[in-house]
This record gives sequence, structure tokens and C-alpha cells, in this order.
Amino acid sequence: MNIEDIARLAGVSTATVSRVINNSPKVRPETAKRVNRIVEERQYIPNTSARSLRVGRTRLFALIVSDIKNPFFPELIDRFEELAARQGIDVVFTHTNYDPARLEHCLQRMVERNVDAIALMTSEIDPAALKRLIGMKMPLVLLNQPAAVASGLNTIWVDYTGGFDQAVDHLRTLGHREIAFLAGPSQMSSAMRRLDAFDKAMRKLKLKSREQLVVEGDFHIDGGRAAMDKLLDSPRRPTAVICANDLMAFGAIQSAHSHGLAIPRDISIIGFDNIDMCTMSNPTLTSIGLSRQEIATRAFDVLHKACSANRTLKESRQIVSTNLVVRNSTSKTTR
Amino acid sequence: MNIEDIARLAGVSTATVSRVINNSPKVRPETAKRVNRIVEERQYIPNTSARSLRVGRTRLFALIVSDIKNPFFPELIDRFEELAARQGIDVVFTHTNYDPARLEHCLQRMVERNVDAIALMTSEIDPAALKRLIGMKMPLVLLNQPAAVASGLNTIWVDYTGGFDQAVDHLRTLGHREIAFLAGPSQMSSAMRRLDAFDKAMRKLKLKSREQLVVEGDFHIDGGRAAMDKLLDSPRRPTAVICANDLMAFGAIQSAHSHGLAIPRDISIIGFDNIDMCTMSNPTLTSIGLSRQEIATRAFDVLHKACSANRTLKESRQIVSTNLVVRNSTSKTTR
DNA sequence: CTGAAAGCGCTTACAG
DNA sequence: CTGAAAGCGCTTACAG
Repeated sequence: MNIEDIARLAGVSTATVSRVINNSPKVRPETAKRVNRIVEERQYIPNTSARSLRVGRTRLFALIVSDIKNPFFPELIDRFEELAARQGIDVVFTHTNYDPARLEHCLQRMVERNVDAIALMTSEIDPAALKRLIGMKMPLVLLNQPAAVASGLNTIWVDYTGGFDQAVDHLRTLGHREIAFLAGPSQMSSAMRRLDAFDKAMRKLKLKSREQLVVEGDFHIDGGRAAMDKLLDSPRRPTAVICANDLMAFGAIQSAHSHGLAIPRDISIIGFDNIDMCTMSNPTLTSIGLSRQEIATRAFDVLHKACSANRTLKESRQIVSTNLVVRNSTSKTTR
Repeated sequence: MNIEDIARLAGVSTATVSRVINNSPKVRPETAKRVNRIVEERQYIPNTSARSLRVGRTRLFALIVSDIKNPFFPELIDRFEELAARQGIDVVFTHTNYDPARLEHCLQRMVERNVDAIALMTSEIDPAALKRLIGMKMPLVLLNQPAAVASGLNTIWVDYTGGFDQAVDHLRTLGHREIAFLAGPSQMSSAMRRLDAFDKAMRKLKLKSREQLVVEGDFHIDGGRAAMDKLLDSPRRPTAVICANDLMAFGAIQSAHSHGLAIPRDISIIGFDNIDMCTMSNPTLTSIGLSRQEIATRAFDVLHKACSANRTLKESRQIVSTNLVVRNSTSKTTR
């Protein structure tokens, strides 16, 4: 069942059927009605490959994330997909599992697939790949890429300052002075930006950020536990720990418990991301939050505009702010 | 840059370029090498729309889930996408948000998109939509659809019996007799099958499943809390509650806490799904688990085989088993 | 082993 | 308002 069959059955040309399907205003209403009846009756579904080939656009957006199992992403994906669906755009989804080589491969696939735009919501993109992407002239939006900012690409830029300032201030008000940081992998720009925001916040409040109190984790629960173990086994324990994401904070909680420490009595813990599960942990987790829906919305809007605007990719730097959400994992220090 | 440009630059016909790109064995090695060099040099990327139009297949699989925010799904999506990528297949992702009308729309979009196969990992599919799907003759795999089993469609069939038998037996051994059930929405087949497995397990062990002890929730945390509130505000409280999924169990835990009950001392709680967060809640949650990776693997394999096997859709009913994982939310009853 | 040519199913500029 | 026809970029049966 193709457009020609429908044309024959409706007694019109394929051009007219095409116009009806695409809601062209210049078709006589009666003609449109007749065509639509046949389309309905035969359950005709136009072939998207043919349409894409002809028109040059696929109405397909690529969404690439690092790790769908990190609870940060599902909400972002959910919203992105919903916004796309509303515009009749489908979303091809892939994840890189934090592997730069795999990212390379994903991008290749997406370009072959002729997607109209790419939302690259990962940290592990390397400069060479970025350069190649720019060469493609494809609408593109990135997340937290300093290099991208320099190249005039669209970026969603998380402003970590606000949240970290609030977090450190919160702990300081509670009497904490020895504040540790469980960092993310040093090769990830998002991890480094968080560490940076932490350092700055500490300095702003005249607190010393001692090097021994910064330990690197892997953004996962297990890595958080291991990093916290290291911290707690050291001679001079901190009274509070800020973690670069919630999953590591959960690992840190487990570690503290297995060291016989009570939270927040013996040690205060703060996470980052404010995922749903912060309300479910024991104790509930004080966390720095940022709106994933906002990220998704801005990412989609930037791409959608770039697509309609005939490739005039004006630089756009969208800033998303962060905020502390206080729960039960932080309290006055007893030391 | 299209196939004709490459052909001209390499001094061959487009047919030869096409053969080289598709690794046809009947091309002279030197010719292939020359073509490949040009392809490399010019970074030529074949147009997938044109190829799909010509060949009739898109190497695109649709993956439709109810709710990506339910932690049940990310792991399934992750694995499915990974298996697909290995076969050079891309995944178009959508979610229905438990809305049957939206499912209808998603299916329409996927068929228009000419996907080669559809994995429909939702519960809320209605018989009419199912019938229409069968009519499409498209490789299809469903999750827990009794109607599908009857129609000879591919289904991943979760065997709830094992897990629920173990759960009820576990509680019974701990002295529980008044065991309540927080059910999922009654219009979802997966919810009903869980309730059914619970009822059967109770009967097997000669326990009475009283009607007042079955309350309907919505598979979300808030619904779990509300359902548990109802249960705890009733005159005759149960000593243990089994929940149709973990999210509702987390809600139930919150409800119990706000009623001043200690878990498991005052009431035991068991979840279903065994999501990662079961180890993070307070207390950690005893839960019935099933392997999401297994579901994803079987779903993908069924589809992949159906695609290669020239549409000979033999019925396949893949059974996935369930198992109890004991943690700290269950203990001897004190009543 | 290679090429000329047809055709997949659409859309759209052009003509009327 | 409608139609005839070109053409998007591939693949493949056919001929050599």
C-alpha cells in the first residue's frame, strides 16, 4: 500500500495525496475529505525513508548519554523524548557507558542515520571528536563542555557555584571546618567543575580545602564506598563530606555505617544531583539539586530552533542553576 | 558528498562503490582498496534513508516502555540498546507513561518510521491495539501479555510463582499470618498477575488472603504511601505487607514510619523488582527480583531472529523466573 | 569482476 | 486547485 495505490483509489494524482497527507492548504476540502477517507480505510502509512530521502530531513534527533543506569538520566531522557514527540520528532537513543571509543562509534552511527540534530549529554568527549563534530555542521548541543564554549557551540552550562556555596555555607553554619570532598573521575569535565566549585566555595568562606581530604571516586556506589573507606581510615577524619554525586554519597553512607559511625551525629554527608532516592536512603540525603527537566527542555529547544532556523547555529549558552536541598544527613558537628 | 561523487573520484561505477561499502566479496581487492581510500579521505557516509528505501529494511528497532523513571526499565533499556548496537541496529526509544492512547500514538509513529521490529515492554496495551499490531505482520515481542500468548505472539513471560511462593513462605516461617498486599493498578496485566501469584502462594500455604488486606496502588512511591496509609488506618492491621513493586514498598516504608511503626519490628515489608535502591533504603528492602538483563536479552534475540528468519514468526514464549532476596525489612512478628 | 539502468516511495517546482 | 514528471541516494538483477 503506497501513495500510488491511494491516488488510484481516490481518483487523484500522487501529488494531491501527498498534499493532503501534509495538510497543504491548497487542496479543495472535498478532495481532501475523499483522500482522507481512503487513507483511513486502507490504513495507509507513508514511508518515512522515502520522505526523508526526498526532503533531506529525518525528523529524528539523537540523544546520547553516558549511563542510563545513573538515575540522573532517566528524567532527562523522559522529558526530552516527550518534547520531541510533541513535535513529531522521534528520538534515537544510545549510551556510551563512559567509553570515549564507544562515543565515537555512536556519533558515527547517528550521522549515518541522518539525524537532524544531536544532544550529547556526556562528559567523556575528547577534543578531536568535538572538532570532527563541528565540521559536520549539524545542530548539536552539549552538556558542560568547556571546550565547546570556546568553540562557540551550544552548551548547557550547569552553574555549580550556587549549590556548592550553599552546601559549604550550610556545613559551616553547623560548625564544620574539616570538610572532605569525594570527587568524580578526574578525566570528566563535569567532575572537575564540581571539584572546582567546591574549592571556590571553601575559599570564599575562608575554609581550608586540604589535599588529603579530596578523594577520587567513580560516580558509582561502589566507588563512593571505596573512597569513603580511604577517607575514614586516614588519621585525620573530616567531620563532613560533600560527594560529587548522590550515588557516591550512598556508597559513603554505607562505608560510614560499616565503620560504626552514625550519620549525621558522627559525620555529615551531602550528595549532588538530588535524585528521587535521596528521600529513601537511611538517613535521607541532603543533596545539591539541579533540574533535569530544565536541562532536557533547554537542550531540546536549542536543537529544535537550530533545525528550523536553517542551520544558523548561533552560539547559545544556557545556564542551569543548582540549589541545596537539606534533609537528614547533615547536622551540627560534635567535634 | 554522495555515492556518485565517490564513484567519479575513484573512477568506478556507483554499483562498485556500493559493493565495496557493503563488503561484497566479488570486488577485486585493488578496486576495493582504491574506493576505500577515497571513502576515507572524503569522509563519505552513506545515506541511510536511501538505503532503507531501496532495501526495505531500516535496521531500526523500536523499544517502547511504560515509564523510564521506574528503575525497572533503565537496565533493560541499557542492555537492549547494547545488544542492538553490536548488530549495527539502532534503537528508537519512546515511553507511554502508562497511557494507552499514547501507546497507540507511539506505535503509529514506529510503524511510520518503518522500524524492523518492536519490543513493547508495557502493560497497558489493549486488545484492539494488539489485534492491529498482529495485522502488521511486524516482528514483535511483548512483556507479560496473556492475550498475546493466546494469539501466538512472542512474549516474555515472567513466572511470578517462584518469587511469591518464596516470599510468602519466608513470612510464614517468621510467624506472619496476616499478610497484606499492595497491588498495582487493576487495569495492568502485570499487576494482576502479581496479585494472582500472591493469592496462589497464600492458598498453597493455607493462609487466608482477606480481601480487606489487598489495597490498590499506582506503582509509584506516592501511591504506595497512600495505599499503606489506608491499610494502617484500618482496624485490623496486617503484620506484613508484600508490595507489587519496590517503589510502592518505599512509599509503604514512609507511611509506616509516619505512623510511628518500626520496620521490621512492628511490620515486615517486601518489595518486588529488586532494584538497586533496595540496598539504600531504611531499612534495606527484602524484595522479589527478576533479571532485567535476561528480559532484554531474550526480547532482543527473539526480534533479531524473527527479522533474519524472513518473517517466519514462530511463537516463542520465553519464561523468566523470579527469586526472593532477603534484606532487613522482614523479621519475626511480635504479635 | 564491473557497469548501465531501473526503481524503492515520496515531495515539489512547474505548468495549467 | 490539480497533475505530470523529475529526482532524492542508494542497491541489485541483468548483461557482459
